[in-house]
Amino acid sequence: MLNRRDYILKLIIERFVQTAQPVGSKTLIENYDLPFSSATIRNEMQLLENDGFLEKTHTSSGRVPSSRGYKYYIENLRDKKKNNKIKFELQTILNERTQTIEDMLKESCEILSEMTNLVSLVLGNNTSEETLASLQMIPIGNNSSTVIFVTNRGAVESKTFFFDKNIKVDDLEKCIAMLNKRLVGTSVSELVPKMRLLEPIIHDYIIDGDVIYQTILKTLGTLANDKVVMYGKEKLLDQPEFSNDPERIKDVIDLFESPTFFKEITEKVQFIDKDITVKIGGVDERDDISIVSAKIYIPGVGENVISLIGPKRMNYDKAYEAIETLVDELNKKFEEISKGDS
Amino acid sequence: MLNRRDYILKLIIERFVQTAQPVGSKTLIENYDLPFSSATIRNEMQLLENDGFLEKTHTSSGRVPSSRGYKYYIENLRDKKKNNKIKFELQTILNERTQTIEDMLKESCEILSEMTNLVSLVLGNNTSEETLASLQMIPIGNNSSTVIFVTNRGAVESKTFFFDKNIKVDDLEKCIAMLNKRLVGTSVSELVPKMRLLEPIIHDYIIDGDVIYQTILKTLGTLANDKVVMYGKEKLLDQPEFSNDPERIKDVIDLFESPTFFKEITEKVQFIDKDITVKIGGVDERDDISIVSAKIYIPGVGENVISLIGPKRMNYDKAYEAIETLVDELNKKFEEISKGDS
DNA sequence: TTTTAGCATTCAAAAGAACAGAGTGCTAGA
DNA sequence: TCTAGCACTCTGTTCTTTTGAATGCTAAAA
Repeated sequence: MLNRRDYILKLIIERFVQTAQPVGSKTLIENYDLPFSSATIRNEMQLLENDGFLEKTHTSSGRVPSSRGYKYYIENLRDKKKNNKIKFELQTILNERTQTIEDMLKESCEILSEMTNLVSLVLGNNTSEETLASLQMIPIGNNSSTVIFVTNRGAVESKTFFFDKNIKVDDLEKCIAMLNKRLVGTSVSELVPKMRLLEPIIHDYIIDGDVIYQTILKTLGTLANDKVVMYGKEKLLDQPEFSNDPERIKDVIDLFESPTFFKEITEKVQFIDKDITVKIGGVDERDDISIVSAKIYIPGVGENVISLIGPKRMNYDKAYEAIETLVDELNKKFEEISKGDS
Repeated sequence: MLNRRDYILKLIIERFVQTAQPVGSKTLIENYDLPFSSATIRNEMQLLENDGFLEKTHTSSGRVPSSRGYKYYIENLRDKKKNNKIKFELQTILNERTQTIEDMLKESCEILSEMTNLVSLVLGNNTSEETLASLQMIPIGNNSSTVIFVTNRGAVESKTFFFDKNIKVDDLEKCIAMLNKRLVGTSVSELVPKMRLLEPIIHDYIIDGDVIYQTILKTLGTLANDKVVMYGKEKLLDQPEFSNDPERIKDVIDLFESPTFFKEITEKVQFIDKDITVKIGGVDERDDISIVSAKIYIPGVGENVISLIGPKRMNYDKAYEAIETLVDELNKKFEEISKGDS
């Protein structure tokens, strides 16, 4: 069904994905016994190169897929048959009734990472709809205390601080209760300015309330940060394109720490299909890393982005399918729960 | 005051710490203009090697300090003059009155890491005295909820879970209130068995209480885990003994993830002085990494271990002094707070 | 017109050779 | 007891050679 040129391109990409070595005409016939000669393949390769689907690393090297080649592969050439193993594994995880959202995402991502050999990532972004749901204080020892903030999306932040002996725990509790009453329901981004306005009132409750005020102010600020979790970082470092070069290993580690990297994921992706996006190379000014990602909506919690990150030479086929399956299964699960028929 | 042999050992160690290159007799003469010849140094080196303080990497290489050499250096040869810069920086941080414990430790460690070029680590260990201080529930959306556990040491754990539509939020809240009443004060290690006993009671509150029961049970288990935070991981990866060899970089990364690694820190250290311990090489079956660590007691929160981790060829001098200063300053700070005269 | 066999050519990577340099140990004399 | 001098050792660098996988092109075969 595929014409000869497409078929050769498909083989080259799949071979390169597997071996990480440039693919030559001879290698191809030796490994796939094709009904034509190496010379024919050479001719086709030349045409594929002219069209920008393949590249050479040097004049007498084999061919390597270009970004355009990968894109064409994903859109037209990849196998779309479902691998039921991923689906089965995910269902097993998700059908445990006693799962928390944290565990569901964690275990799903770990499975995805394991089965695709890619890094998986969950990015929980702050929407403007996130508000403070609760502010509480738990006394710790004689003159220290833990304050806990919870949002209506289930995000939790806590800090422990010391206070002066001459502050009465009673006053402190009343003060926190007051703040709780006044701040609950405030959107996360509005918390800091609102807290500023409340400063004078704090001093009505506690003579020397500055420590308390500053502590709460600081902690409220961190509530607004996006949360990021990654699984299987070592998968990327183990890829041959990185594992042999200390410089590149360091680069990848830096990348994982860099905040711009995560923004890139949700912003500059090249849209492909449904809610799944693929970005081939060009991640954070690097051309050797690709990302497949999808948005999922968790009822009550909000929108999260789940991504698989790997070398540009990743198995897009498998990655795409894995993400697709995860999104399907999660949505199915959440729908089930919302209907209350579990 | 130092005899010649000790003086030469000191120079060799300091030179090696600085350059990461084996030190030869000629290099020593050229860089430190000494009142004797290279031949004399060679003779002394031979004796130092016989005594096990120095080693050779191959027959015609310069000398490298052995573990024993480092130990001798730390105990007898190092400069004990205080570097006031570290002290000053730490005091600046710790004297901000509005600091939380988390921020105090975080910022102190970041400074230590920056000034010593080593990885810093805080290990908060669970004592048997840690008990549950609070168990609460915050509803999130229609049929999901976040449960929050807080211990009397300020440790917080939270999980978000879905529940069936036919469960009334009211019942759930009553159930959590009941659990809160019964579990608060229980030691962390006793929580899981105690929760098991409470299972039947949960079903009195909620018809289908299994999800809730299992969720809480699981989360209680994680409360008992030790908490670990590291700062400046890249410092170790940048050291020349690691940065050139991809295999060793990977090893170090694995080490940072390995749980046995952290246990080792608190357990198998070689005691040196006061509350500060130094382990030279032999960390987690590796001979190229050393650790300087100290226990600190935070009133109300308990005992924590703070460590500096680096290559065996670290500046023990500086590391020791940094940890010592940190412990002193933190203790001073905590004492001040306990007395309430801040 | 399309395919293939054959061949000269290209280039990277591996293997080998030569050499410089930093070091040691030992001996004999100051 | 110290030091100058020298033979020897070993690593790491640089330069050269060899090998092998690949290409592009041409001419003949299908």
